[in-house]
Amino acid sequence: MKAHPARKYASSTDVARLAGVSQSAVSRTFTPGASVSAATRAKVLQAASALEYQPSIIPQIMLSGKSKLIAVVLGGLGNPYYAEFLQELAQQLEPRGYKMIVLYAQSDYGFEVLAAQLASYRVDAIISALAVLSSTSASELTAFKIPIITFNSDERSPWIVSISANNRHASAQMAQHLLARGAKRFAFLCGPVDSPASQHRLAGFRTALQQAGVEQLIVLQADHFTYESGFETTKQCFVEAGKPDAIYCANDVLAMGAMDALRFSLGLNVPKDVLVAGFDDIPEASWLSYDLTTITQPPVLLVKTALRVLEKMLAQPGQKQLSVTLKGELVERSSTNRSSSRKA
Amino acid sequence: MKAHPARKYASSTDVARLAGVSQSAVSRTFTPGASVSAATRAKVLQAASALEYQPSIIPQIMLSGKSKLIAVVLGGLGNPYYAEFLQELAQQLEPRGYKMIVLYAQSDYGFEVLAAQLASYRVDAIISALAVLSSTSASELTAFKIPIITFNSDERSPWIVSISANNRHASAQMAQHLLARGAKRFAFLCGPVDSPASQHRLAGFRTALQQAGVEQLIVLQADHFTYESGFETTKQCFVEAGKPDAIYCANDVLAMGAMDALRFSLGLNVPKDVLVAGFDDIPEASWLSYDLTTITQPPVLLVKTALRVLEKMLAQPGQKQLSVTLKGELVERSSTNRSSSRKA
DNA sequence: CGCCAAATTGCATAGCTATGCAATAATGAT
DNA sequence: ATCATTATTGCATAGCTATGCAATTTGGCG
Repeated sequence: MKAHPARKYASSTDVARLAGVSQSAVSRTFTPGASVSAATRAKVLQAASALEYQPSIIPQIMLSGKSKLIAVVLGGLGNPYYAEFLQELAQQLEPRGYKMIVLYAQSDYGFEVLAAQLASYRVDAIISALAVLSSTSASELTAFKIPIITFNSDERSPWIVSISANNRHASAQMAQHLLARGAKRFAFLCGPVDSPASQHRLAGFRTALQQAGVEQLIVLQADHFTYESGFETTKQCFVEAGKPDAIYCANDVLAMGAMDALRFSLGLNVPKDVLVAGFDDIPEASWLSYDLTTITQPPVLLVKTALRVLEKMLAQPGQKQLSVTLKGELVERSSTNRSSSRKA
Repeated sequence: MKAHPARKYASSTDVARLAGVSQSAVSRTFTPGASVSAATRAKVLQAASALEYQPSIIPQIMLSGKSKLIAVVLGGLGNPYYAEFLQELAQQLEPRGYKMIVLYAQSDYGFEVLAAQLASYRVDAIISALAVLSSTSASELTAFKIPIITFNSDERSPWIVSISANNRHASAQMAQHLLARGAKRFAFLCGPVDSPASQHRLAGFRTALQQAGVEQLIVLQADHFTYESGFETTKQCFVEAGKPDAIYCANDVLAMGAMDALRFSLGLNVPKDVLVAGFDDIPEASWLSYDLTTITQPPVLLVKTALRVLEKMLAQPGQKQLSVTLKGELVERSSTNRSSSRKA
């Protein structure tokens, strides 16, 4: 018993031979707008169909230097927001003829080799959704002069553009919201220390509280942006933190961990005993068992903005682009509303 | 003000010129195991570094026919299991030197053009995580003779291998578990009609119930594998379905929707009034507000199996491979345990 | 039928790397 | 010092498509 021979794609020359025309004719048949007579076109199409010919994009990449590939680097720390983002990105990239190469980077260890690999595929751009992108990593990525788009990062260069949520302003809004809901003792549940997003959210929250005359703010420190980390941190630190009556969390997954720690480990009621809020508005935030007040950052808008910037960068390589700040909006749900009874 | 010139990668010839050696020498320096003297190597590396040379993989693809690219097709219906799966896939593919091209397919509309695009990038294989893959789509994909791996699909051909959970057996176990927990009136919350996974789970569940002497099984029909669909279906059909006291759902997201409908719309208690179970064991299933009994299907194992099969397919193209069934295990949590008090 | 413009077709080439083969250099043995 | 052996190097080429340019055909029209 013999295995089939390895798959061998038919080339345009093969098709040309079968159709009795030149290779150019084949190429033109598959190039929109090129000059081919109807008769030739028909012969070519028939031969192509018989050989199951599919033009390769590879030689084009070699000639043009454009691969139509975008690398997407994810952190994969289990934040569902990434999944939404990725899907939206795919949908908006598709009509523009781009394909995504998706990579996961644990931390930013090994970025040098990562950048090299991406360069070897000649990707047209890199979109990084990492929560943390160190300066050294950024400079490694920038060495090949590939346009890079990051989120909530502080890095800037002609090759790196950052798109950020309006973390400070939205967090200030959240402070006011919690104050209006009668909170007195505030806590902020922070993500990893080196996450700029987390820092900015804390800063905005703290400043707004101070302006309202609240000096005391307890900062809890979670190690990762995960449910488990939110749960454990809250469970272990809530009491010694002085039992705050409102916890604002650096993102939604943390908030959900915090909520469950309050409910099932500390025996408290949300929102009756403690108000809880998050950031991101992941789908799970609207699940009724959590029904979490949070800051929404629509992936559609985020991706649309990212691609607008990206197109500029591709059109004018090396030209310095302005960083962009998106407006986030507060979504009020029952996790911060003592009087509301849940309805459906 | 002038924009920088468009990025132009240095070629091996450029490096060779600068280093005063032949292009071959450059290539050999970057080819492990090739014959280069230490002196030449040093000169090349220095020149390469000066020019920021990174060998392109594109000409290799052209010569070898292998792109080291794997296409991953996702359904993107908001099932968090996909995210886990994708991440695990990335991690196991990385050390083997493969990169992933990720695509989302809404339904299986437009598969023909999708297959063509993937073929034009000369992807080495396609991994489809679509819940639904129609026969026509499959045959379109198979036209280019690219190895395809699907999950929970009934399609078979030398180019398509399916990896399935042991849906029937696991569902039978679930039936026994629910019986043991004292359930009397059973319901199954079905996913989209054309999903084989959903059908098999229903079949296994029903058969096991019948063998235990339970003839009555209410089947609820959700339109999509989503929280919202699970919620709405349960809300609208629970009463007229005769108020079952146990609902087994085709997957976890459906189950969570069902739970919240029972709790917040119908005012019932889970597990006191109704037992609820799901399938997949997504991370959210262990979040304490749900704490859902389910069938686990570790992504690590799933991906490991998929890649083992894939390697065989790549080694022996066109050789018929056996489909694989994985064992799923029941994870018991409090959503089916009336007596347990939640602890943390 | 003849001529000009327009459409179509074919030829030749660029783009970049890995590798077989032949040529050259280095090494080691005697 | 001479020769045999091994290591290194360079040359030339395959792999496939899009496209500028020149050559050819077609079509229109007087």
